[in-house]
Amino acid sequence: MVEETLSSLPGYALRRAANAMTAELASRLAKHDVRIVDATVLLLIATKPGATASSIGRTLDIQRANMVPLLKRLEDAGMIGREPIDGKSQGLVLTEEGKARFPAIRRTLEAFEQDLLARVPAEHREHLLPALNALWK
Amino acid sequence: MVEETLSSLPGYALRRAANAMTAELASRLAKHDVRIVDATVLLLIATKPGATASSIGRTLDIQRANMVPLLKRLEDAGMIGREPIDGKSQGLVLTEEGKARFPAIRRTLEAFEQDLLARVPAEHREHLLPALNALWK
DNA sequence: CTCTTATTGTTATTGCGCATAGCAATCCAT
DNA sequence: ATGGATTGCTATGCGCAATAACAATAAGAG
Repeated sequence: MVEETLSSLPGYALRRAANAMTAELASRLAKHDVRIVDATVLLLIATKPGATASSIGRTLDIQRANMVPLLKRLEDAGMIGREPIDGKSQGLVLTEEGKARFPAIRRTLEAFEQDLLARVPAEHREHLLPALNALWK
Repeated sequence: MVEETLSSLPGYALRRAANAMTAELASRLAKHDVRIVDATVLLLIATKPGATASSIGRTLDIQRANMVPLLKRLEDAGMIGREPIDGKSQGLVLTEEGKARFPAIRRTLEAFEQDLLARVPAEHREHLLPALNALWK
């Protein structure tokens, strides 16, 4: 009865669903010793080698200041490197180790997305992505 | 192109949508000097007066330890009170001030939920809630 | 070409939400 | 009556995000 009150609220359901799925993905990525945000940044760098920290931050809505420890972590892990573009900017690239380790991470991401969709009843499945994108894009 | 990669991922879209909507609701509730979790707890107490901190925590998946500062904040704000049930449990109730202030908070919650749904294109709207609930319930 | 403005990367600090470990008091069921 | 479960609580730490400030550099307007 109380639960019905809550789960009829789309905002509440949205937060709960996001929390549950975030925890699930974080748990799967932990086996590769990366966080969700790490995997997302690696995906962007793999897609667009030479991208700058600022551009990645803009894409993911991460403040420049918060990119610093994030990239340092990936650099310390030996997965990314920096190539000076000019005296101010630096392009981010996957190192050999990063290239070696990323495919498994990408597969984990893709498997997660598939499993997420599989949890949604078929009649609602194709509506999920456009509905969610309408809420933030 | 990079953006397309990301927004075709339901898990990513779920996180972004939840973040955006959470920020929006938090901003609206700030006018009443309450946080989202505060408003949710107030809603539960209003729906079921005399509920215990533990039972509310179970419903919302909030650890007992984290209920303590939360309830203290609501108590310090004069919105809730505690009535001993036995030597161990205490029932939570809205104070007069809580009862006076809660209707406006409830209206803010309801308006938010309506506006959220309004952002979703009509053809996807009715699918959102069942799809989200399938992801965590 | 110069001068102002914008951008980049960074340090430092803060707040929120959530998790864990542990503890004393109390309740409950066998 | 006793052992296990529950309740409320303290203390502490982590992850993510926000803000303010700064030096160095790039880029655009005149």
